[in-house]
Amino acid sequence: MTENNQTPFIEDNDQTRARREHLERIQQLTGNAYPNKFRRTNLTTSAEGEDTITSVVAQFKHHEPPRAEGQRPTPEQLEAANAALKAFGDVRVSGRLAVPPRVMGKAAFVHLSDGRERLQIYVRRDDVQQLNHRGRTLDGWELFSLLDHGDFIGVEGFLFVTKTGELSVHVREFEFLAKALLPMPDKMHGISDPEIRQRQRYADLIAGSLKIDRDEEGGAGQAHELTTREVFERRSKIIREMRAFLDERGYIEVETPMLTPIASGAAARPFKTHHNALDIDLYARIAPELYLKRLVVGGFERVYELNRNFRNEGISTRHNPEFTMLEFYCAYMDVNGMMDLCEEMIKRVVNTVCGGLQVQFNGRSIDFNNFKRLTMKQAIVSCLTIENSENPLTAEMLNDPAVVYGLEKRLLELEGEPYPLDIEQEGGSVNDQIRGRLNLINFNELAKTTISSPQLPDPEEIGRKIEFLFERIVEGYFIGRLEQPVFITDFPKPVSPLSKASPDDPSVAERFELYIAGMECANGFSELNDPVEQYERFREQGQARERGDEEAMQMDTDYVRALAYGMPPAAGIGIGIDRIVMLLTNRRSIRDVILFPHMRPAAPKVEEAAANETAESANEQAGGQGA
RNA sequence: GGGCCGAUAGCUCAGUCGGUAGAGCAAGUGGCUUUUAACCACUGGGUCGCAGGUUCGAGUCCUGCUCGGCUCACCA
Repeated sequence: MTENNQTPFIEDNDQTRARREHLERIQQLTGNAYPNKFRRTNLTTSAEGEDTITSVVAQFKHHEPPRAEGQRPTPEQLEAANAALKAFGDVRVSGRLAVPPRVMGKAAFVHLSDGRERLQIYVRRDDVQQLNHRGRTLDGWELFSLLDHGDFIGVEGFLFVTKTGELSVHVREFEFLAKALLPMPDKMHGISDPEIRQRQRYADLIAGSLKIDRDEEGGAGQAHELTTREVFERRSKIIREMRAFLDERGYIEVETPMLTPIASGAAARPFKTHHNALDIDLYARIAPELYLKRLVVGGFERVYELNRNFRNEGISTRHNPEFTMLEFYCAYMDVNGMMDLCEEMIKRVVNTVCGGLQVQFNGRSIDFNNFKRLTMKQAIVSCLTIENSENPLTAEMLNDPAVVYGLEKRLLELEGEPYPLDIEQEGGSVNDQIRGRLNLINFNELAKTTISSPQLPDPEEIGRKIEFLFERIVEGYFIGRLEQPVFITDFPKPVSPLSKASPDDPSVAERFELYIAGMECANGFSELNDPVEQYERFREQGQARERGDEEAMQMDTDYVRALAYGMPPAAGIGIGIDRIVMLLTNRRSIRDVILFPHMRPAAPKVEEAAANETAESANEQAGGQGA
C-alpha cells in the first residue's frame, strides 16, 4: 500500500485505503490502470463525432415504453422496444460510475455519467468472466468487483430496456479507464457546504452530475433549480449570444492590454505588479475603455471586448476582484441610441436563454419587456413624494441648490438621529422610519432656506450632492425602485469625466446606468471626444485625487493625445456579465456564477503547514544560492 | 471593518441540564443473475475547526483565533 506521506493530497481513512487497494489490484490485473484512450462508437448524432452518454440518451431514450408511476411495462412492450434497439448493434460508451455498483450476486447494475446525463449498464458475471481487456484475457468479474463509485470505465454492449423500463447497455466488454482515489459526495445530498463548492468546484460539478434527484416537486410546472453545470452552460450561452448579436451588426472583437502602465478608464483601486525586464510598474486593468476608444480614433467604427477587469476592492455577493465586462463602442451614435441597443441586446439574450422575458430572480419576477427610463433627479423625486401629494417635490426643484443642500442636510440629520426616532411609529426598522420621515419633509420650506455655506454654491459640488442623494435615497432606502429594469439617465457631469455633456443642460452628462434587481448592470454614455475638455476633466479628477479621493480617475495623456487626432461622435457601454448571468440563472451571489471565485486561503492543516514550510525554506535556500 | 449564524465520521446531519461520540448514506466481509435511493446480516471508521480557560469532568460553558455564510458599511 502506498505510504500516506507520498500522497499528501489524499487523506488517509477507510475510504481512501480501500480505493488504493483496489487500484493496486486493478494495476496488477490490467497492467495499466491509466490507459491513454478509449474508442467510442458513432451510432448517434453528436457534436463530438462519437457516442456520448448524453447523445445515446437523447437518441434512444424514447424507446423506453411509457409507464405509469410504479408500474412495469408489459412483456409485449419490452419485446417491441428491445427488438428495435437490437437493430442498432453494439455501442461503445464511457463515463464515470455515478453510483456505487449495485451487485446482486452474479449480476450488477451501475449508472455511468458523462457529467450531464446518466445511462445504466448491466453486467453479468457469466458474460465478462472471460474478458478481452486491451489484448489480454482476464477475469472481468473480478475487475468489476474492484470498481468504486466515481471510477471511469468504457463499455461495449447492446442497448436494451430492463424489466422496469429503463434504457440500459447490456455489457459484453468493458475497460478500466481511470481511478477515483477520493470518495464521491453523498449521492442523495451532494455537497452542501458553500465553501467546498467554491474552493473545489470540480467536486461541486461531480456532485451535481452524480446526485440522484427524485424530481417530485416538478409537478406544478416549476422550473427546477439549475445545477452548477447548468449555470455555467447558461453562462456560456449568454456570452455566445452577446457575441453573435454584436458580430451580426458589424462589430469587431478586439483584445487590449490587461497589464497597463496607467490604471484608468474607471474609478477603482488597481492591482499593481512589476515587469522585470522593463523595470516598470504595471497595473492590471480596471477597464478597457480608453484603449477601445483609441481604436475608435483609429477607425474601428464598431468595436467590442469581452474580457476580465480587475479591481482591488472589497469582495461581496456582487463583487469579485476579477469580473467579466463586455464593453462596446459605436461611432455616430449617442447615449439614447446606446440605451436602445442595450435594451435590444438584453431582451434577445434573455429571450433566447430563458425562453421568455419574464424571469424569476430571488423570489421576484423581473419583467424584461419593459425598460423604464428615469433621470437621476426623477428617480430621487419618485421616492420622496408618494405620500406627500400636497407638498410635491419635483425634479425641477432639484435644480435649486437650496433644495439640494437642504435635502442633504435633512437626510444627514435623520440618519444621525438615534434609534428609535422620536416620531410615534409602531414597529419598523430604522430604515423604515427614515423612509417615513423622508416623505414628511416640507419641500417648499426647503426651497426657502438660505444656504449657510460660506461660499456660493459650486456647480461641481451640487452635482456630487445629487449623486450622493441618489446613492443614499434611491440605492439605499428605496432600492426596491430599481428592481425592474430601469435606465437612470442624466448623471451629474462632475462624476462622469469621460462623458459628453448634454446639449440641453451643461450640468448633466449624457450618461446612463442600467439597474435590474437593484444591481447596477451597465453603464454607458455619449463619449467625450473633445481632447481639450477631456484634458481639463482629467485635471479636475487629479485635483480631487489630491484632496484625498483615491478613486478619482487617473490622467492618461496618451489617450488625450489620441483624441487630438479626432474621434467621431460615439457612444459606448460596459455591461457586467457576471451580474447578467446572476439574473438569468437565479443566483444571488456572484461567486455562484464564477467557476473559481476568489476566497481567502483556507487554513492549512498541521501537516500541510509543516510541509509548506519546509518547501518554502528549500526555495529560499535555492534562491540564495542562485544570487 | 461591524453585527448575526455556522464548522461533529468520506458526505448529509443529530447530540437534551456539563457526565463513556450517534444515525442515514458511503466503506469492509458474507448472501443474492433485471436492480434502480436495490435488499438482508455482520464489521470497522472521530485531533467534535484551532488555541487557551473554568470544572472532579467540556462536543456542550467562557475568551481569543482561523475559515465560511448572511447582512450592514465600503465599492460608479
